[in-house]
Amino acid sequence: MAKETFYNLPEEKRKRIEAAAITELANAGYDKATIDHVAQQAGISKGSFYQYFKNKKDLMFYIIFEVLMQKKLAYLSPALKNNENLDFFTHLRELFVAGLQFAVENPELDQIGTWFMRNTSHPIFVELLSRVPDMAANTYGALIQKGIEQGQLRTDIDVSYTSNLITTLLSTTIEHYFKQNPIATYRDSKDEILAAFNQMLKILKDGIAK
Amino acid sequence: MAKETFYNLPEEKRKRIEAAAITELANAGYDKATIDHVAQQAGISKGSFYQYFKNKKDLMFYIIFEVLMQKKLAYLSPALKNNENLDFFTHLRELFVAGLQFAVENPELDQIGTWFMRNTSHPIFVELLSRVPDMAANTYGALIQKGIEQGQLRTDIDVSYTSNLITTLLSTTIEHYFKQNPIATYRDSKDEILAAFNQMLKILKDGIAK
DNA sequence: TTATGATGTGACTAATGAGTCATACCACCG
DNA sequence: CGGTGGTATGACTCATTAGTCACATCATAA
Repeated sequence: MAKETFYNLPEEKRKRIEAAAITELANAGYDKATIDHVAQQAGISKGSFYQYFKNKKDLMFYIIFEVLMQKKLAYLSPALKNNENLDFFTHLRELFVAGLQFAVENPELDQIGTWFMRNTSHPIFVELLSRVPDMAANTYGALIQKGIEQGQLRTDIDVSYTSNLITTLLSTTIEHYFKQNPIATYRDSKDEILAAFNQMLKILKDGIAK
Repeated sequence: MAKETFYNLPEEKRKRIEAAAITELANAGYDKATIDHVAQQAGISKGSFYQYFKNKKDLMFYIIFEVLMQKKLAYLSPALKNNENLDFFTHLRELFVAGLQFAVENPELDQIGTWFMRNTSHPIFVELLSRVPDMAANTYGALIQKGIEQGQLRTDIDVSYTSNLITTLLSTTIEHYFKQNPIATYRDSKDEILAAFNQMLKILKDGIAK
């Protein structure tokens, strides 16, 4: 997970390498990302790269654990606190808004995350799971369980399936939004994004039947 | 789209090559699939392969157009006919059951299709779209439109988004089912599959709220 | 100034994979 | 039998990429 030498680097250079790696991983995905590109984009030599990271996987884990997850957690943690007394859908909305905001303000990191959730059988994801057991497709498991117990959700839904479904729903919505608004920024179109997202929640809550 | 020579081959050999290509493409995905593997698996030389197909892309398009789509259409066409007088959800259920049956009886082809729908920005998908314009994420567009007009669906849903959502929903459900039943066959567990699938339709129709 | 250790470098190796080509094989016809 | 056209072959070329290593450079401290 990144060698000593990497942490000794001046801030500016470290950020440059980080940015290059994130761009490359987001655009190409893990398998097609190349160290040559990262090094070139960061303006360092290939040899230097291997001074900072053990190998490609090492870089990936660094980006996942020390950049993506840290940052995402910063967005989500307010919504994760004080949840006891919230209605299920209100709570979910807060998590979604936080996740959406993260995605909009960090589109490349979000893309890397999406790649991961879509490649759950990839060796590197399997290894990641072994390091962080409670990651899987169970992000919303506890929340759903609580919703059922508190009588806000139907009792006949499958928790694991529904959690999976919500995860997919969120990334589908985000992706769909960006496909229609390729160059949009959150600032420009906060209302539109929230509208797209309200529609999703409404469908999840009450379905599409009249 | 496959050279003359390929069609001149004896049935048995052609099927062997087809099967090898399907297995390779399903397991590795387009980018990681190799011609070496296909040739080896089919028991022909690499040179022969290039006697039959112009290149890797040529093979992919052959499998998509002349195998996958033909076969899938055969499953779906009954559900596509006589749809005028059907209720939206009944019609959708028929399409789903047909799609599910296709997936269960042709898991490798289904995997190739899933790979495609998940890589809609891949150059090869873009090229495919330019050849078959009305493919996109609009599979269910017309159906939804009709559902709205006939008063069976809410009028405030976005057609393109909902179509996209249904597509995702279907493949999420199928994948979720198979992750929990790795070695299941349709024959063994028809009821379980239909249950999983009914749950999905119920959620889509009425949501998860109590 | 010079020695030392840390850091930077890019040519190099080894592996892989797409696509080519000279040659071999084979069936059929005159 | 010999010629002709189609088909089969795998060694080869060329490009790409992960990872290495011998050497260059630089900052600091004696």
